[in-house]
Amino acid sequence: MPGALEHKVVFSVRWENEWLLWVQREKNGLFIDEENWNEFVDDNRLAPNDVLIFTHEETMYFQVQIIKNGEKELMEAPPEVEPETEPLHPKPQETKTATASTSASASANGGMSSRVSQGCGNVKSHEQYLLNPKNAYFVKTVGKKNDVLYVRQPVIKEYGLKFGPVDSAINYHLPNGTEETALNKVYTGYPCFTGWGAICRTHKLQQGDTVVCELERSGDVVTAVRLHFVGK
DNA sequence: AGTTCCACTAGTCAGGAGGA
DNA sequence: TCCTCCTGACTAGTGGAACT
Repeated sequence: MPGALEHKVVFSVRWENEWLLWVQREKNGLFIDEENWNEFVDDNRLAPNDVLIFTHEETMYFQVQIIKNGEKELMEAPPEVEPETEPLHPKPQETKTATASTSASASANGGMSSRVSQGCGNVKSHEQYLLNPKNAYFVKTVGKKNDVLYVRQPVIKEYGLKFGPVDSAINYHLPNGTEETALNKVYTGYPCFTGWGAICRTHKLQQGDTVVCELERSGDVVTAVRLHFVGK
């Protein structure tokens, strides 16, 4: 089914809730990333020995039957967990109780929240810093030595990022409204931006500080990094 | 089927070289 | 002397093979 499952897929269950899950391609096929899939698992209280039947109904749309313990099909939303019971994968409250009309969009946001963080914390909490929530971003924890700002492979794959040629210019947009110009580099095969060390010094960033790096693009090519200093 | 070991990959950091 | 660039070593994580 070439093209039928690219980018995103809607999973619809018997009680008409829907989940929009983002699909990525690799050489062996398509996959849904762990965070997206965990959200679906949590929302439906899936457990070992549950059986799922996926029926492809139309382009990018699956009907999902959930058979608890392989015995009895779930025809309505699973009961909420007891208050003292921790979900397998904690997530924001709003998608748990979303109605059929809102859950797809809520889960779509959940899908977008599958963004990759570099080394810390609550992804949702970092999104609040973004100037444009649709922008690609990653979270950088300031390390011992900060000469260049690396962009990790998962981030690149997640957003399909492209970079300008080596030594082409890139801008840092700083929280105080100023800009710093830097260069695109590739060290040991990994894209990175120079000038990071100077920014860390100028703004007195210390080891362990967190910076949300919002990537601004022209097409898919990263042209600027907007920095949001979060602190520790 | 489960566990352990090993190889490979990706990411971080130390340190040397060179320029201002 | 300080700062930046760049390389290479080290480490952690992951997947597959081998073993029990």
